[in-house]
Amino acid sequence: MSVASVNDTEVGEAAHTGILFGPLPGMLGYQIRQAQTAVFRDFATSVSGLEISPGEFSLLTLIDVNPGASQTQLTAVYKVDKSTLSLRISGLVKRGLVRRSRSKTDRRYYALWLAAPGRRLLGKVRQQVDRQERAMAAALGPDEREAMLGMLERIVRVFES
Amino acid sequence: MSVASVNDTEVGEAAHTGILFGPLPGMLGYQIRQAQTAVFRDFATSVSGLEISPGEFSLLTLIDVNPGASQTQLTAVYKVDKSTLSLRISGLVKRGLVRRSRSKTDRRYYALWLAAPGRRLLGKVRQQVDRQERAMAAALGPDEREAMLGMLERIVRVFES
DNA sequence: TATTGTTATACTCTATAACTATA
DNA sequence: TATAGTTATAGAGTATAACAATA
Repeated sequence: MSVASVNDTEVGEAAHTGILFGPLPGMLGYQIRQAQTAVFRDFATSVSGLEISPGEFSLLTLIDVNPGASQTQLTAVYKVDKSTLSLRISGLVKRGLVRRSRSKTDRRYYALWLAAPGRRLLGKVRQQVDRQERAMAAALGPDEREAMLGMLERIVRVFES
Repeated sequence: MSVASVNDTEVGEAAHTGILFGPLPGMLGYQIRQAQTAVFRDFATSVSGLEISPGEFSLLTLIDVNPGASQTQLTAVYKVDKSTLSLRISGLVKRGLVRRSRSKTDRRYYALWLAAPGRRLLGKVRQQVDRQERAMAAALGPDEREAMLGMLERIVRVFES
């Protein structure tokens, strides 16, 4: 498909119900959304019972890799408002997954760490995420997988300005 | 990157704050989510003032392409609960963007159409979406863009079973 | 009985604004 | 004054369950 044809009113594939998708399947934005929804749905079923969301998995991973980091530092990477992050972290602390203590040098800061149950949970979830990643990798092959990671990063960068 | 390395604890790139991303940047699920967030954010700013969400754009497009379709038919494609779709459609009807009337042959059904203001709005939003698609296409080039659409569709299919 | 659609309700995730405490 | 974090509140988007109307 040429770039120009993005503007055409193409007829998308019909579902088995006879409903047409119109131009949506030819749009990257739409297909990215569909893929993201599929990945989240699979995540939810594969970790059902572990009581964890994709966002919480990211958060636990970031705290694991950055022990001692503060909430404000995390918002630079996990892009939500500090009030939202406060609620998320409070939830993880209440569940015994994360521990925090005020910094000795500047008592405004918290320092965050994974508690042992958090590390255990992260390990279990990581297994499921790795399984999910392998399933996608098998559908693409190593070269396409690597190419796709690069393309997704470039797309993010398109809108950073 | 090999498929096996998905399991490694790779060190992700550091943000300009010194925070590490850990294994996240090497995960398709994570990068798909990042791209989706970036696309939605750009959508929101580019159509700000038009009071429309990405989901409403999809819905208006589907109604445009399938005039006369019922709400139940739409849920086969726009995958939300019928109660959720009822609320969404009610909102579009109240805003004068969509019209509905009971089917003559089976009065349980609604038949949905775009009202004139809905068609006008969809046209404006479509211009912005096309601009967004061209921006992404420019960052990829025609071949990669087409390849990416195919890969995204395959990823959705991985989880359909 | 089954299907279409609505409503009441609740849950999750989010941001804004006002706040406390520390610096 | 400025920064780190919390809380109150509100809005968007979602699903479940009970329901009314129609078949």
